[in-house]
Amino acid sequence: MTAKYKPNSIETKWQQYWEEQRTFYTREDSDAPKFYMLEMFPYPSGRLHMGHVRNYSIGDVVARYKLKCGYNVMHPFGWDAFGLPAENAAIERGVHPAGWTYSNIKDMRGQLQKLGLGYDWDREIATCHPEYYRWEQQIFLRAFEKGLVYRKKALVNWSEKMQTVLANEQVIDGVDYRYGLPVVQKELTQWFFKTTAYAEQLLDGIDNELDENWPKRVVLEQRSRIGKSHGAKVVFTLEEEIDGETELPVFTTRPDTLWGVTFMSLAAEHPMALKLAAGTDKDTEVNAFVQKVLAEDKRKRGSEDYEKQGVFTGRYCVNPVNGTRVPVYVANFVLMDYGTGAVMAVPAHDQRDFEFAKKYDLPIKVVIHPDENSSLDAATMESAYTEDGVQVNSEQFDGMNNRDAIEKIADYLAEKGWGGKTINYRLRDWCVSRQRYWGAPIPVIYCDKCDVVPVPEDQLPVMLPENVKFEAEGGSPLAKCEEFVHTTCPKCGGPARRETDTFDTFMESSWYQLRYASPRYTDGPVDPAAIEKWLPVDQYIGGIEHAVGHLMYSRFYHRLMQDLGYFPKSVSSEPFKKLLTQGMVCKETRYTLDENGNPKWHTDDDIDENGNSRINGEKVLTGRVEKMSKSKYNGVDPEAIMARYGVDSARLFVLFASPPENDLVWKDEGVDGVHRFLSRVWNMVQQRKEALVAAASFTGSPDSLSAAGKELHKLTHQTIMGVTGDVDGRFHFNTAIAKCMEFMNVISKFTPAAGNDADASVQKDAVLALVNLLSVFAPHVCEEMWQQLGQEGSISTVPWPSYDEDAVKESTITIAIQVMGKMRGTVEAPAGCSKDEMEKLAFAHDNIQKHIEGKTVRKVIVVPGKLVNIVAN
RNA sequence: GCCAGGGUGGCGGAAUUGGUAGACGCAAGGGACUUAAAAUCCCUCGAGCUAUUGCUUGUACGGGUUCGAUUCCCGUCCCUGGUACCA
Repeated sequence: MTAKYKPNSIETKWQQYWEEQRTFYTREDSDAPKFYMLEMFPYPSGRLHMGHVRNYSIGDVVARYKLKCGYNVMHPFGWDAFGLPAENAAIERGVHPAGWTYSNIKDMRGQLQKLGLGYDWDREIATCHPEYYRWEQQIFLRAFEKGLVYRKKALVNWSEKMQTVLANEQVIDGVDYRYGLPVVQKELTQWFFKTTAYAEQLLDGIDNELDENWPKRVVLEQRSRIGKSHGAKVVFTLEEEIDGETELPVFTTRPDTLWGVTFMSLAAEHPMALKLAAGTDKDTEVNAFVQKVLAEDKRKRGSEDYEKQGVFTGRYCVNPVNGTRVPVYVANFVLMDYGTGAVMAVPAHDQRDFEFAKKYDLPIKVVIHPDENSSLDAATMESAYTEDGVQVNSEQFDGMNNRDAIEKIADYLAEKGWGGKTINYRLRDWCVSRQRYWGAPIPVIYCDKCDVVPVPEDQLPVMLPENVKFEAEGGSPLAKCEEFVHTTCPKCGGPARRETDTFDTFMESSWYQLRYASPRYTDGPVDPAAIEKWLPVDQYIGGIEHAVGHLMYSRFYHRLMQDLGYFPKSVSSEPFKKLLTQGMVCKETRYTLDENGNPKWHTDDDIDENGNSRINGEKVLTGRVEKMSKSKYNGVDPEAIMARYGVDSARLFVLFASPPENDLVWKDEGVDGVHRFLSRVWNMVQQRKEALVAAASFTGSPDSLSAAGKELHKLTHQTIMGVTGDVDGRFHFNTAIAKCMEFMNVISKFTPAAGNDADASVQKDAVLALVNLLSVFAPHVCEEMWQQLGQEGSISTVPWPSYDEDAVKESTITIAIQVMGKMRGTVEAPAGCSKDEMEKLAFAHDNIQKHIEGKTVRKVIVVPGKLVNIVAN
């Protein structure tokens, strides 16, 4: 009788051991090559979910593997600790955000340690700590000095009821999430980073460094967010000077249609919209229209069924190329934050302009014909012609291919001083002001005399005051905190007010990967020497939901800090060298239907043994596989799984069930499966322990082995090769684990030939290799088995096994034989068998003879070591 | 609409360069052990024929290239994600 596999005590034992031995702490004195492994840090919600388990298990495999390969691994962990849930908890339960957050961190840290994840806890950071956010304030001020930060008015979602600004996700169909009352658009002066100044650099970074190493999808989304587009600026002149303005510039990608312009459309937010109408008989109408459009929320304006509307301003402008007078409209579909907020309208060649012209009965003028032989008639057109063609009605450009005309006309504009080629980006500047409490205060003071005054660096950090009240209504707690707001002006010493907005929490997550390199540095946000040593992150892992937001801001911030001189230009300009985006963890949903036919979701525990609901007695139905969520009740608590199967089984399952980038479907039976596998390995080790310990490692020639011994020897090396290939760079942990299972299946059937020491040695090497390979996936049980097998030290620091090139070679190969491309049999042949011999063996095969009988052999294709295909008819 | 990715057994998934489709696991069925059950072990497992060695068919669908296609090309359908008045 041997001891059963009982994971829990083994797991506690080795977690303690790793912590005592500081196994996964970075070695600062090491001269081994560095490897910086990072997973996206979590928001400390208080409880770990399966998505975390998956993300951090994947990262842990990579970190452990790299450590075993001899790298000096840095694998830090921290907390993205500012954010809205803490404030909600404060409002709902009266607990202070700080206390709530720190206690959540404590709980989650405990859970992570129970998962056996190898982190360097000395580097732990929490972004809500003043020693973290003080540097963020400094970076902001230095960027401000350099002109990379500025203030401007921007629209926010404003709730009258709550007297506060809401995030986009707190606004549902124009009403707030809490009371369901209307949310209006309000203009506030807010702080912005000039991310647009880095648009071209961010694109270059993708081209030069990320294209090959980041998932295609992410690269694509980043590119489209930057949205570079080549076009031309065209300056239209106003008929008369209005409020000091004489020009109305537009951006167009189609300067070839310039002669087809029949009107102009301005965004409702365009600074000239109201000014143009002032003094005309359209004044009231335009005012009303602009008011109406501005009141509509962003979501509605972006929706598909939003009706295109516009109104004439009563003014005209002049097309520089032909002096044509065109009416200026205000249109609700023109975006202020793309291009110049003004669009030259060419109804014949743009669908929106076409519909607009039809609706308001504006002229349509064709300037491109499909080709020389076909023409378009403005009077009978049913939609805009947006394809390529030949220029007409365009004076000296007539007859030219429009693609060429785009270039030529842009050059012509430049020559005449009417505009010229230009590049436009979709990327917008980053608004970092948030009207919230639980964030880093923006370090600025407003003085009646001196206007905007940055807080002097030696007065940082601007601490978040603790003594504030949290209420659902009545606005920002910071703005109501008198002792925070009232201050003196650093310039003139007079009374002044502090900025009460805090930073967007993307600010903290934009540079945490830099802070980890020197987490306790007190002379600045980062120690340049540490950055030079550790950056960039060699492997970054996280959710696809951050494909643009976080990853774009971090890339920007990295360059910004580099430009501000925080670390040298010799460091890569990209923070994350390689990126892996892991899929979601999903599970079947279970539900019953209520009297209205709406689903009511159930947890597995709500269901009795007959498949009925314990709540309402109804038959429970199985719904779609969906992302685990609280609302669908299909979540699985990691703690419960760990208690039932052990950590190693939980980890092994999430790694085995599907490749990391795919969504993973959670199945308890699947965990049973991997648990069974670990038990089989465990039992095998228990049963053969004495023989394994007694045997020596295999050193002799394979000739001394039994036939089965030879096979096992070969398979050992093949498995090492295969698993290494799967793990290294490819992250195909599912196939790596499958190979270990196959290996185990062979080992379990193997018995050393009686009296054959070489066989016993090969068995020992096989088991040691298996335990070593598996140790990156299921570390605790492997540590224990390693020790039981009489091995020195911790498997976590034992080198990853290597394989012998000669040992993996097959002595005989199976050759596939086809007739006319169809499989008709296989034959065994010695390795390195010549083409002629292969052909001979193929023809000697009974079944092959049957298939070629009475036919003429036209051709024989021989792929060495693989197959023979006989073409006969 | 546009862009991208995908579609392989009952299920999750393998097949790294065009060369034996379905590794490994789950589920299912059968058997051994047991008084019995659990656990464990062994066997079967794409579909259809067939007496067993065999044959036909099969990687969403329709074509093509090739001695040979899950893999390459063209077209169609469906799914998933991103994006959407971007001038």
